[in-house]
Amino acid sequence: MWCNAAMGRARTGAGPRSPRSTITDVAREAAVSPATVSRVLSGTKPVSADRERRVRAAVARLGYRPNPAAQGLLRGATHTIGVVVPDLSNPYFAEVLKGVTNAAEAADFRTLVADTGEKAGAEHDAALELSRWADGVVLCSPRMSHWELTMLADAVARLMCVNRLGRGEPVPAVVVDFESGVSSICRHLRELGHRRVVYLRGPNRAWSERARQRALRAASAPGFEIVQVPCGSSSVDGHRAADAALATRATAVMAFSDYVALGVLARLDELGVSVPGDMSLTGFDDIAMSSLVSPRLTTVAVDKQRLGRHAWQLFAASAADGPGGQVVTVTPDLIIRGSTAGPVT
Amino acid sequence: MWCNAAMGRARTGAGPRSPRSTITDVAREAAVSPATVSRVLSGTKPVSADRERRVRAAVARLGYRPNPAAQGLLRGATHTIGVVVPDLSNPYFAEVLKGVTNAAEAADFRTLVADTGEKAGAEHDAALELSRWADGVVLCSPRMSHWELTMLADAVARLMCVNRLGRGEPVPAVVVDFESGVSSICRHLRELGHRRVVYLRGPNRAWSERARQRALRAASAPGFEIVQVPCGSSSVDGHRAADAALATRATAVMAFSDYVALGVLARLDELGVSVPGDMSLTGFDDIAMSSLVSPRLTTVAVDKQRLGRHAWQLFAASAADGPGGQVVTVTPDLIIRGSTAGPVT
DNA sequence: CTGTTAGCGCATTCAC
DNA sequence: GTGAATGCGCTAACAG
Repeated sequence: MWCNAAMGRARTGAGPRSPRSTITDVAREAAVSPATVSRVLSGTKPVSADRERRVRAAVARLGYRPNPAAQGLLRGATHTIGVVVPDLSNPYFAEVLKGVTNAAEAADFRTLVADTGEKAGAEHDAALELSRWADGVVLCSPRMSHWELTMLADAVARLMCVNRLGRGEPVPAVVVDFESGVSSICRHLRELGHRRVVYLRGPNRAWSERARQRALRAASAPGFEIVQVPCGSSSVDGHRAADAALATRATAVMAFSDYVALGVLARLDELGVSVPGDMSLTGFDDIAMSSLVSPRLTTVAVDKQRLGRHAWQLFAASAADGPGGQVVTVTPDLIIRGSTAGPVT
Repeated sequence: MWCNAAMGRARTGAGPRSPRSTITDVAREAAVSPATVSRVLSGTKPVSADRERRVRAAVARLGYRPNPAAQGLLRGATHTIGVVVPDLSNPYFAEVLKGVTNAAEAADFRTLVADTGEKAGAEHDAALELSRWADGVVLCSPRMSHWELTMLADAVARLMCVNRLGRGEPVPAVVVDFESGVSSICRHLRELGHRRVVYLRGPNRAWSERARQRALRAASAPGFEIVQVPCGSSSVDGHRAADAALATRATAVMAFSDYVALGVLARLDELGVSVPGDMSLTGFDDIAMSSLVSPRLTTVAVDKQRLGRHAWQLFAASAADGPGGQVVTVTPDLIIRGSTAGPVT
């Protein structure tokens, strides 16, 4: 439905503020040299009060703002950080991105974003592409192979990961302590009396999934059986996998994440399965929605924006070829809410 | 909690792929002139098969990729589009951003994002800042004043709005037909027999809120009373405003958006108010969560990613100082689900 | 303090 | 076809 709002784009206002004025224009306008203009703007070298005033006036009059591409070319840095996420629709990644963006903004950096649509194969190229522009690249929960990550670390100077640890490659990373989180959930469920629970698996290629597996293996015991069902990372996946979970005759469902758990909850509701009456349910991450649904979700709280901020700090710390692969571990807290209870016996 | 993953960042792999090679390096390596390298890469002018092979080999060997800042400087365009959103935590904006990003990516454009944290005062500067880098800027639901928008349109060559129409300024925009959507909801509620409903207001400065007000005024009639309560645009706002809504003794709550409605729903649940038994509830936008909660939300479906794609198209169409302020209107569809029913009498 | 010079990496003229 | 020269806008060296 196209309408035309008439009126060709006419400059409305007063200023003959041309599309883009250069430093030379300003210099001419202020009757000084370009270098002086640059000095005034950057404040690096002292300039006489008189000239400074003229320059500032000219800058204001022309609406001049330096061309960052030119500055970047000269400095060899663009003041830009890139972020690669698997899926912006996932509130988890949206929050991490927000964390990076806010931190970057505070440091006068721009944020470039790429959404790979959960396609592991696209991550490597997206990161490489962003790295051309950006001074550094943050990889959020990359699903790429170990080998690809190694290649990438080789090609991208300042690469950071969120929720992904390499094996050998010293890529700075901020990771959630998934093992601790999953252990807490298992302990909670076991203490409630559950003896057989089902775990809905996340993406196989996600490092965080492998970390969860380790915790699951450790928690699994004769009196506490954990069966697994493939699922995915979105609420749609959870919705789909709920039936299979039910079929396992477990008394509790541990979802890969809150986002997944919400899908499960919806499906259980459709099926008339009461939570936590007939079935307990847990998530992971504590996204905003989890405390808005009924029953509120028992989960493990991760400060997602904080992950983004940490990633930024790793970037900042990596300046000047810093100390190399630092790892920040964030320990999440179990939040017991209404979606878990003892099993019916 | 800082650990150190040891091992300084050592180049792992084979390639002596230096941090960054220039076109000159490639030229030297291939024993040709920089111009030839450029021609091979851009494919603009024919090059002898032999030289082409040598150049490609050198490019691969050095892992050369042209510096976009330099290209941008030369071409006067950066192949980058900027997006300003009020809040990335809001699933609505995350989706719009995703729409822009995906469309941009397909056209080999990067996406720069700025989150203004719902601070109307920050929008103007954020957009201006992004415009230095980007070839165009998309403003999502800007809350800025008319005057600021006018200024901005004057300063930013290719400015697009989502969900905001100016008055005079011919800023290309893609907008949801809020009046139609709100009318549908009102009609639905009236047909169910509601005679007194409460509307939870969004941000006063949002254009979409003013559009809703127009529809509300039109729908209001002797037999259909609409009272209003200030609220906001987030689920937290909705949660907070629910009590006031209840106090109006209306039989239905129309929330500004789904995101708000989810907060309301949570609060009503806490209060033991049954939906739709004791109170009907409607949203706007149809975000993913709305069909996952119980009861599923009656709302008006907007294709958010499509808004982003349209914004991209407006950008693409604005090339070469196109036809000026185009307006695309997207008409949303009423989706009747479980959160609405007739009032108890 | 200030102006002039040079060059960041690249694509695009020109000559050959 | 190809290479040498020019300049995008800016700042860091240099002179003065």
